[in-house]
Amino acid sequence: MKKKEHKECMSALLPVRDTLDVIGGKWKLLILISIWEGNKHFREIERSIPKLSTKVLSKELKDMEENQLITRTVLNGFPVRTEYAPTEHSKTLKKVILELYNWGVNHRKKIFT
Amino acid sequence: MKKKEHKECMSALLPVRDTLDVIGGKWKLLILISIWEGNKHFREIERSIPKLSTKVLSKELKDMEENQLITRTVLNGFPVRTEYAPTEHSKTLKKVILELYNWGVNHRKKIFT
DNA sequence: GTAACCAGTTACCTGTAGGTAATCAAGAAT
DNA sequence: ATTCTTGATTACCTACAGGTAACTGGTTAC
Repeated sequence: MKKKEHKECMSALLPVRDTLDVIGGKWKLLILISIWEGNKHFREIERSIPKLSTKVLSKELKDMEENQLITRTVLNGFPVRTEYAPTEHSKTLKKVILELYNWGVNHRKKIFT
Repeated sequence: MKKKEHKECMSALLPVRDTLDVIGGKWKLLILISIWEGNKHFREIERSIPKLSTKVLSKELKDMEENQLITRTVLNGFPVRTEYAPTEHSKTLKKVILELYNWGVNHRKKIFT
């Protein structure tokens, strides 16, 4: 798990921040969804998300592997292929994302009275 | 509502991003909780959150007012006092935050096997 | 009169997420 | 042979969130 200087008081917020770290950022959700949708290979994922660069994808995939949202398997064969697959743990995020979605939809209604 | 260049495909994620914008960032949740706990005045909120600067607090309060999470009332009297109060809308966030918390707690269990 | 309180604003600086582009190795295709 | 693919890594750069600190303007207390 990434250490992000969580030294504040309000330690009850630490798990909230952890979750926000896992799904926050510009690309993490897009990448996760791409993999959920069945994209398995590096270039495949990259191509499925316009404007995503290899550098960022590479970094995010490492993060997501550390966070046990995906598994990375190098297939011994030529050409070397790497397979990314979503974990069961990652799927528990769907409920959270749905909550965020529902609140967002309702929020838009509020804001644009 | 803040426009943050949400030009991507995957428009179903837009409401999710909206929500993340509203509760993301280093201070937003802390400030919201402080106000939920009953802190009403600028300096009161500022003092309740160590290391929070007036500049950042000022900016975040404006954001939160725009997002209808709080109301700002200037009391006509001397010294001028400003009162910040949480809206009902803000309270609908509690469920979302609870989901984030629960997932975060479970995530920690997973990661520190 | 000066020190401290309120509610901020302004100018300047820093750290980091993310963007751009080149490069690597190794095999396949033309 | 030289270009294309796959899966990345590296160096460099930029934009913006957030940090630091000084300052404003009005009020009250010592």
